[in-house]
Amino acid sequence: MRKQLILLVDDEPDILDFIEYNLVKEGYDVRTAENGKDGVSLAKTLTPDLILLDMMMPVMDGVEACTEIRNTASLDRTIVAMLTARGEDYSQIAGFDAGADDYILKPVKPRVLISRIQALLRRKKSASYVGGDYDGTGLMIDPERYVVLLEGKELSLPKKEFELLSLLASQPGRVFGREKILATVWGTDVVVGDRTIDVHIRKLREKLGEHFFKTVKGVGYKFVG
Amino acid sequence: MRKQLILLVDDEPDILDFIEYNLVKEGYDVRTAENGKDGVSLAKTLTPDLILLDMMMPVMDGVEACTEIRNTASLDRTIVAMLTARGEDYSQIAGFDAGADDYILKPVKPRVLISRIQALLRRKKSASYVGGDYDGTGLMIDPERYVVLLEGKELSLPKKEFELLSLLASQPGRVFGREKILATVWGTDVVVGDRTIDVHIRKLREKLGEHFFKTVKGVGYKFVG
DNA sequence: CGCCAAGTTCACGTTTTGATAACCCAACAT
DNA sequence: ATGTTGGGTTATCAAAACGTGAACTTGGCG
Repeated sequence: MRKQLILLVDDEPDILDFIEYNLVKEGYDVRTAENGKDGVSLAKTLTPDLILLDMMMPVMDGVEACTEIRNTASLDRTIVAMLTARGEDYSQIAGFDAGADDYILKPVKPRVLISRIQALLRRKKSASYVGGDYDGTGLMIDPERYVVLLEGKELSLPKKEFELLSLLASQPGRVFGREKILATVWGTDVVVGDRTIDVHIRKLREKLGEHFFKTVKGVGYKFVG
Repeated sequence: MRKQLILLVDDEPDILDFIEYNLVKEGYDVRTAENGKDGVSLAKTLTPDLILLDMMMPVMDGVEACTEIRNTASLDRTIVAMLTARGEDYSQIAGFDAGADDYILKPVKPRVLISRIQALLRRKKSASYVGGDYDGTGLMIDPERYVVLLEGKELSLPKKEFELLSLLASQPGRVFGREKILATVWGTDVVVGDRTIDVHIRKLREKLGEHFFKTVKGVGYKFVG
C-alpha cells in the first residue's frame, strides 16, 4: 500500500515543523501550507487522505477552508481534522458545521495525535461500502456524508433512493426481501403500496446502471458489485 | 438459526433503552450492562456475538473493557464495537488500538446502527454452505444470496426449485417423503397435484445434473452429494 | 401563489413461475 | 401377456411477480 498523504495547514512554522516531523517519523507522506488559501489549492491538486487544518489562520481561516474543501467533489473522501487551541469553545461547533470529521485540541502530544490520525484514516477506509473495486471503476457509498461516487463522478441521490442503495450495497450479493427493505428503509410502521420499492429500484437502475441490481423473483433484490 | 446475541454496555439508561429497543425490533437477543466491569463479566458468561461498548463509563471505561475482552480467549470470536459521543474528548480514539472492530459515533440513527451491526456480524460468520464439499466438484447452496454454486459456476434458481433443493440438500442421503416435501416447500395448507413435485425434481435434474437426485420408489427423493 | 423535487400510487404491459393435464415408461404381480 | 402401481416427461396455461410511464400528493422555496 502506498504511503498515506497528509496535508498540514498552520500558520506557525514551529508547529508545522513539529507536527510534520512526528508524522514523517510515523511513515506518512506530509505536505504543508501556511494559510487556508494555499492549503485549499494544494488540497485540490494533491487529493490528500487527510488534512490537518488549524483553526486560526491569516488569509483564510480553518472554517472557511474546511467549507471550501467540503464543497469540492474531488476531496470527497478526504478527511478533515481541525486543530484548535484550548478555550475556543465555539470553534468546535463551527468546525463540525463546516463538515470537519474531527477536531483536535492544541497543544497536542505526538502520541495522541498519531493515534487519532490513525483512527481517522482507519475510519476513512471502513466508512465506505464499496461495490466493485477501489480502482475508480465501481461504486462507492459514503453513508456518513450521504454521497455516492460512481466512476469518480459524484452523484447525489434523494433520501429514499440513497437509503435503499445503502441497504442493498451494505452486503453485496445478499438478497433483501421486500419485507426487510420496507422495515429498514421505510420503517415498520409506515405502509406503502406494493409497487413503491420497484419504482425506487428503477430510479437507481436509471441513475447507476442496470447491472447493479438483480431481481430475484419472489424473494427480493440484491446488489451485485 | 438461533437469534444472535448482542451485549450492550452503556451507563446512560436512556440510551440503553433506545438502542435495545431498536435491536430487539430487528430480532436480536439483547442483554445490557451499565458499566465496563459488569459488561466484561457478563460477556464472559454469555459469550455474545457482538458487544456494543460505550467509551465513557464509570468503574471501567470502554477502552479498558475492550482490552480485557480482547485478552479473554473465550471471547475470541466476539466482535467489539465502540460507541462514543461526537466532540467528546476522545484522544483515546485508540479504542482501535485496544482491539475494537468498529467505532460508532453517537448520536446514532437506528437504521445506521442496525446496518453497521449487520455488516459486522456478517463478517463474523464464515459462509456455511450446505450439501457437497469444497472439493470443487461439489454443490454449494447459499440461501443468503439465493444462488447455487455448481462447480464454481453461479446458478440462480426460481424460488420453489431453490427451496426444494435446499430441503433435500440440507441432509444429503436422507430420503424425504412426498408428504414432508409438500409440507415444507409448499406449506400444509396449499394443495397441489400429484405430479407437481416430479416436475420440479425434473427441472433440478436438468439444471444441476441427474446424479444429485435419487428417486426411492414408494418413499420419496433423496439428495446424494 | 406557482414551481419543483421527492415520494407514492395507479393502471396496464411484460416476464417468469408454477401447476396441471395428458401421455409415456418401467417394474412387478397375477 | 396384461393390468396395476409409481413415477417421468412435455406442452400448455394462468397467475404471480415485476417493470413502467404517467398522474397524483406533499412540502419546501422563491
